[in-house]
Amino acid sequence: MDDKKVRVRYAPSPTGFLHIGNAQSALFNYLFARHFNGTMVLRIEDTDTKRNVKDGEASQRENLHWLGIDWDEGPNKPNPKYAPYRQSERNKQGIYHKYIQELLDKGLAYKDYSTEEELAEMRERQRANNEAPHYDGRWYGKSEEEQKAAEAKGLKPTIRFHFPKNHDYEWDDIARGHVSFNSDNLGGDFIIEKSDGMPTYNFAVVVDDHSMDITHVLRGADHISNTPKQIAIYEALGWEHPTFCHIPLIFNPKTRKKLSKRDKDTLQFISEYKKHGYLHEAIFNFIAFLGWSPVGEREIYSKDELIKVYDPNRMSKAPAYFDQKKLDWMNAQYIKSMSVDELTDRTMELVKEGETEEAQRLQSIPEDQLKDLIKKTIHVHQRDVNKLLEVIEYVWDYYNVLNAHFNYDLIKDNEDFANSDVLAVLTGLKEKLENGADDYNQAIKEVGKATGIKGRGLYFPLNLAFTGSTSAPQIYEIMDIYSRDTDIELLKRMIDALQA
RNA sequence: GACCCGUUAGUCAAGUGGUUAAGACACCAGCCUUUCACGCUGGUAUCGUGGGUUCAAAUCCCGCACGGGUCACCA
Repeated sequence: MDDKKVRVRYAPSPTGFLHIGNAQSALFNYLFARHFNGTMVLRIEDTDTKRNVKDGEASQRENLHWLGIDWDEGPNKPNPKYAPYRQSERNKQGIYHKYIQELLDKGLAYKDYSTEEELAEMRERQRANNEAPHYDGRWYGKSEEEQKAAEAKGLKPTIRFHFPKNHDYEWDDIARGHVSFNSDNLGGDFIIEKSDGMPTYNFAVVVDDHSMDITHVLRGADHISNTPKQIAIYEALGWEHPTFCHIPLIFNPKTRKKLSKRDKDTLQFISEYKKHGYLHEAIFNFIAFLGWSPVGEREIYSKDELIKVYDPNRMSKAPAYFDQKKLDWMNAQYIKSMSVDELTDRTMELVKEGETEEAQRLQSIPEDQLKDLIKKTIHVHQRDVNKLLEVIEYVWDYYNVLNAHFNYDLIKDNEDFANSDVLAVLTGLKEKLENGADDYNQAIKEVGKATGIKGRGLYFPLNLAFTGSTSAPQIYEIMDIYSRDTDIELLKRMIDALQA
């Protein structure tokens, strides 16, 4: 790509947990780094002290790890040349302040003593006049006396970057092509240091990306309009900016807007997918196809294959709508291709973690029995289940089958089935079981032959007897999940109910 | 309101001037199966719209419409 060694970064702010959008951004940076044999950096952008959440960073790391995304440098893997990796720590070291001072000295930045109320009022007035909200530069070029006077009132200044007039900021975006903004349309001089002494995002990223030798910045398209501001800083400091790549946003198909943490109808967080029993391989694969696609028709790719075929020039521009059904399909594909033993282990793990009610209630089952039950259940349901949580639900149903209440009226009131036929099937099978038949499949077939009942007439009653539902997978395999006594008991119950 | 950006089927999408406009999800139909599911086969688009340019346009240009992103002492 470049003669320089590729260095990319994923830089979350720990104000929330890893959601789909974060994951997408992390994933493309990861693919980029691995494809070009570069370095992946994890940087924590925690300059918003008010909004940081306690476990935000830990959650980000944990879920990234689960997804199969790792990094070469970060808070836990510091490279002395670039550490530290948290902006709060970098700020303490004066990294940002040094450059703020430089801009101040060059007259490219200035102090602003406006209060938040004044600024809010200004914006409100502009809105009322149908103007674009912007900072009007009221503190630009003020004298030292005026600053001192404000200081005497106890006001703490912010520091703003001063835009040159009518200056174009442009760049060639890997995903978007050539993009250009004029300095007059950027909302006026913007804050680079808050009154609490913390740098703002648009300033800190520039300093960090530069001082960490980041060569390529891959981030969400919502950052496009931040980019000219950042380029302005690069120029002011005499630095070269990295290559940008703005990844298409992920949209909620319901709201037709950027996926928001507040959208309740879509699972937002990677941790939710994990606890519902989505496989990390499937999530990785799926997210990689949100905003990008390889040449050809294939859609199922392992992580290593994706690293190999990843081509940043194939990033799309249009936003991607999040399609839950397609994810479910993809997850099902992965489930079908995985061994029963592997799936059993993963399901056991889900139960142990107990992140859902369904998983928790299985914890009361002795481990050996549980494992056996899970294995048998997967054997039956591997072909029709989308996620492991469904397996967990089935396991519970099968475990509790004798306590469950089945609605036999489903067949009693159904005109398609003669009561006498149903009874013939049930009693026929019951007798076979009592006489020691072990091949359940064979036994069912024999009952069919003996009674002359076939198809739905044969299986519908059995499905109902053993699962309480009229459609079920291979019924002889489900019979095998239960003990023979349970099987007989279930048949007997239904017979009694129909005769009553 | 201003500035940027996007627009191929319900969804993800391939496609870079000449294709029968790939493929996948979902949906529908059929086949397989003594049920269900899996699987298999088939079906569904005048490429937002109006104008250009060209022998030829989904592909290039312009207008319009629609959609989105951003305009914070959030990142």
